[in-house]
Amino acid sequence: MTIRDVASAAGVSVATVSKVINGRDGIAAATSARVLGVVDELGYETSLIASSMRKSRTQVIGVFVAEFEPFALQLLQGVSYALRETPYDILAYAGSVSPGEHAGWERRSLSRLGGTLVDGAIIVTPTVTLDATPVPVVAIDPHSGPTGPAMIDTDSFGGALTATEHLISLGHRRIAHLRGRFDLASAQQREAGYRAAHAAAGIPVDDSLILDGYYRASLATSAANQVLDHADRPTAVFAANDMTALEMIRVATDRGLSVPEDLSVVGFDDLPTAAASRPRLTTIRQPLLDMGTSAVHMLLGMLDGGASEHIRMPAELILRDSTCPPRESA
Amino acid sequence: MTIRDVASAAGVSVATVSKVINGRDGIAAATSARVLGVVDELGYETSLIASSMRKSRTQVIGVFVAEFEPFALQLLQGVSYALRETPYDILAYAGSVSPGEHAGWERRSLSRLGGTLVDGAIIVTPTVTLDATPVPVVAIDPHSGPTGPAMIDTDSFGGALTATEHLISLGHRRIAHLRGRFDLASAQQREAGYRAAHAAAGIPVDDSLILDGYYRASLATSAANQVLDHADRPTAVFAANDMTALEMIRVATDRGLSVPEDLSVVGFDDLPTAAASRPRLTTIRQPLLDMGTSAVHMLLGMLDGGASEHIRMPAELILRDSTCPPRESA
DNA sequence: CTGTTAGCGCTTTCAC
DNA sequence: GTGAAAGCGCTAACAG
Repeated sequence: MTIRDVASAAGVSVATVSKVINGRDGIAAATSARVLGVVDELGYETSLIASSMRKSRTQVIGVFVAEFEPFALQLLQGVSYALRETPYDILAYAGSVSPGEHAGWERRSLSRLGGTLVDGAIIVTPTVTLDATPVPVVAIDPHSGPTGPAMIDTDSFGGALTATEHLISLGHRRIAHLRGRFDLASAQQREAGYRAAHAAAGIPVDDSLILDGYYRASLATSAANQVLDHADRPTAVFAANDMTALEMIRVATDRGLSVPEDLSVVGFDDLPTAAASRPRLTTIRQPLLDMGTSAVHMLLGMLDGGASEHIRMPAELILRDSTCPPRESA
Repeated sequence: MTIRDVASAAGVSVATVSKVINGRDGIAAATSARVLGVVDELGYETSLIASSMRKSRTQVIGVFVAEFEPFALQLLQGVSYALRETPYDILAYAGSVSPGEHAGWERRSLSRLGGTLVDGAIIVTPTVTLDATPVPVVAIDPHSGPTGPAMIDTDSFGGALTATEHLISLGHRRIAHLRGRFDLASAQQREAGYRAAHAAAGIPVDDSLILDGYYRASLATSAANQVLDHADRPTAVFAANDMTALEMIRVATDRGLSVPEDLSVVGFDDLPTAAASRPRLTTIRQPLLDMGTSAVHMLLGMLDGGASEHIRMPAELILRDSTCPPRESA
């Protein structure tokens, strides 16, 4: 079912069909009607692929992610919501990453789909700087190096500061930190916030309490165990995101510890699961849906010739049930 | 940055570059190495679009949805998980639907991307029967008419039966039903289960208590109000999915009613938000992640020449806090 | 072993 | 008003 089938069925040339479909003028009303009739009858839809090779605008926005996990999915939901009333389609793409070439997946996706298939792209947690992209790009929660101006992130430093202060104000003195993905700015800012809170309270930071969770539950298991195996076990942990916070709780609970009585835990993100877990997770909320819609608005603006900007969203402490004063301070 | 840039930089023809990139043999080791060097240096990535027009296999699986909402997103997460260790990329696509042409969006997506860009597709809640698809397709929670054999759904009838029996066993006699999208088989089966539970208990069904929620919160608001405005107000409601159950609770709460004391509510799906809401929603659990991974396995099997099948997942009652015995039965 | 050629489905000059 | 032809970036015969 190609444009040629339609052309021959309507007794015209493919060029004419193309013009009719794209609403170009210079076509007799009768011809146009006839072609449209055939299109309808045959259920023909122009191939996005083929047309994208000739046209510059496709009316498709790309969302590139490393993987469809809860964090990216929340953003995607926000993007989808913002694009509902626009004529844009959404194409979300997760390129499989061969082991070893994790870094730079977004450049690969962009080269493979950008320039032709999508008019603009939103990239979630890019790992490298994209220079000279084929289409406008806005980055969400980007890597740590120099980045293009179009980006959206959260006040990770402030959020981490608040989270840690909360734990300190509860009376905790030995607080572990499950660090995030080293290559992302957000992870570094959260560690900095954690350290700043300690400094402000005059509590020395024990570096052996800072462990890598990489923002992923499966990679945080070992760090979670190390926290609990520590000779001088901490009474609280600030995890750099909810997934690793939840993993920390799971590991602790499996060992017969109770959260928050034996161990207070605070996360970061406020994913839907944070409020659904038992105990409900105290966390720092990032407005992920808003970040998705903001990214869309910025991108649409850029597509319209507007300037790119850096938007930083506020982070807010959501008090729930996974923190309490430490036992020994009673 | 095209294959021609690479070719001229390496001093060979584009055909040679193509062969090197695709690992075809019949290329001198030296040439191959030189080309690969240039590719690496230039950061060239072959355009998925262009190559998909010539190749039959693209190593991309498409997931077509009407919109990226929580239900589809859970499935997508399952799909992504199942595809992690495979060489397949995932392309999730939501075509914008002009008002009035909602039905058949999946046919449009499939024509626009299928056959060339994706090797196979998973379609979430398709609205029409797809015959003669260009690539293998598996449908999740399909429409009500005759459907292809490759599909995955949940035991909606059994789940609805269980949900309604739960309400009846609590002592409820006037139970409203917020029906789902009429065109989907699941919605009809849930209504049937609701009716069957009444029949089994010898309770007549009051048809004025069956209202349309269309599976969407925004479309269920009016039905939720009607439930509460009913002259003989029901003491419980079984909503066909979680989103509308949550909307029912919101509307009731806004009116000063308390759930479950004044109104018991049970949903269907068990989305992450179901456990996160206050009160936590009692609901029928559909294993959405599993459904996503099962769809992948079935599709991969079909791509391998395997047969398509119909998999029906079990539905399970998850007791939480949004149901209790009715006031008057105390 | 390598290059030339054709063509995937479509849109776009440019003739007629 | 309409069609023929070129070409988007790439791959697959087929020559050389």
